[in-house]
Amino acid sequence: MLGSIACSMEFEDFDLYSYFYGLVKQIPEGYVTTYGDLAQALGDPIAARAVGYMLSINEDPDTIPCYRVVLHDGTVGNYTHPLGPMEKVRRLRADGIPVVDGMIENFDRYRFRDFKTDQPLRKMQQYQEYIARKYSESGAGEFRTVAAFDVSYEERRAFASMVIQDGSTIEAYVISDGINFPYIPGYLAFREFRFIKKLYRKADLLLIDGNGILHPRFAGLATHAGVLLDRASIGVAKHLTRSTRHQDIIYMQDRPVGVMIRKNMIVSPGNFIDVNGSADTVRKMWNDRYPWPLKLAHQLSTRHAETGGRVSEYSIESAHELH
DNA sequence: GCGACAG
DNA sequence: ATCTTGTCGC
Ligand SMILES: [Mg+2]
Repeated sequence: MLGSIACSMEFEDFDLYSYFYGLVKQIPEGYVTTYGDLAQALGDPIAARAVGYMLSINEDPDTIPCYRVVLHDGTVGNYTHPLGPMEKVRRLRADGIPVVDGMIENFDRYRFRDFKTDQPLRKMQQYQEYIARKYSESGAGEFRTVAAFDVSYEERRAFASMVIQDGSTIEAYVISDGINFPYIPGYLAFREFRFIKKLYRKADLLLIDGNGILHPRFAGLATHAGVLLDRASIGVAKHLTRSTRHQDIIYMQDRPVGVMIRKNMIVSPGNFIDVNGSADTVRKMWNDRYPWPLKLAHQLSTRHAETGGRVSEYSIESAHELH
C-alpha cells in the first residue's frame, strides 16, 4: 500500500521554485532569515546554496523580499543589484533592521524561522528510499541498443539530448523545456529525470551523466531513471563525492557502489546491472577514453544551449565521424 | 582557513 | 551545471 502511494508521486511536475518563492514571501517585514533556515524549510540544509541561487534569479524582487535573507553569521551577504549589497542594507534599514558595518545588530531578535512548510525535500528523500529498494543488480548483461542522455542549462530553460545507437545506426534528439527544480546535491534526479523521460525511446541500456547507486540514499539519477523506465541503466560521473575509495572501487557505508575507471570518470550501476558489470560495459564503448554516446549527447545539449536552441544542425554525420 | 558539496 | 546571494566540519 505504501508502494502504491509512492508510485503516484514521482514529483516530476513539482515546481520547487514556486514553492520556494512562497516561503520567502512568508518572512515578515522587520524580520530576516538565513539561507540555511530556508533550506531547512525546504526540507534539507544541504539546499542552502540552491537557496542563494534561486534568490539570485528572482525576477520579482518587489513581491519576493530577497533582501530579508542573510548569512548565518549575521552579515548581510550578497545581493544581485547594480548597487550590490549596499542596496540590501538600504532595504533592511527601511524595514527597521539595524545594520552596522554590514552586520545585523541583535541578529537573534530579528530572526524569523517559523515557516509554514511541509518540507518537500523530506518526502523526496523517502521517495528515493523507495527507488533504492526497487534497484536490481541482475540483468541481461548484453545490450544491443544504447541511449545516452545529457542536459545543459540556462537560468530557467534546459536543453536535453539523447543519442541512440542501434547497431551501426545512430540517432540524435534534442528538446528544450523550462526548469522547475534547481540543482541540489543529492536531488539531481528531481531536476533532470523529467527531461530523460520525455526524450526516452525504447533502448536496452540507458547511459546517464550522473550517479546510479553511488548516492547517499543509493538512488542517484541513473537509478531513478532505470527504475522508473524499467530499463537497465548506468551512471557515469566526473566527480567523486560522499564516498570512500579503496583501489578503484567506491564504497558508501561499506557497500561497493561504483568504480573509478580513470581519473574523473566514476561509473556506478543504475538498474539491472551490478558494479563490475557497469564498469565493464562502459569500458567497452569508449572512444578516446570517454563513452562516445555520452560525449555526443553532452556536445549536442551544450551546443543547443549556446545557440539558444536555434536549428544548429549538429547531425548524424558528425556523430558517425566521432564513432 | 580550507575543502566538501553528482550536475 | 554555469560564471553564481551558503554552510558545516575538520
Ligand atoms: Mg550533465
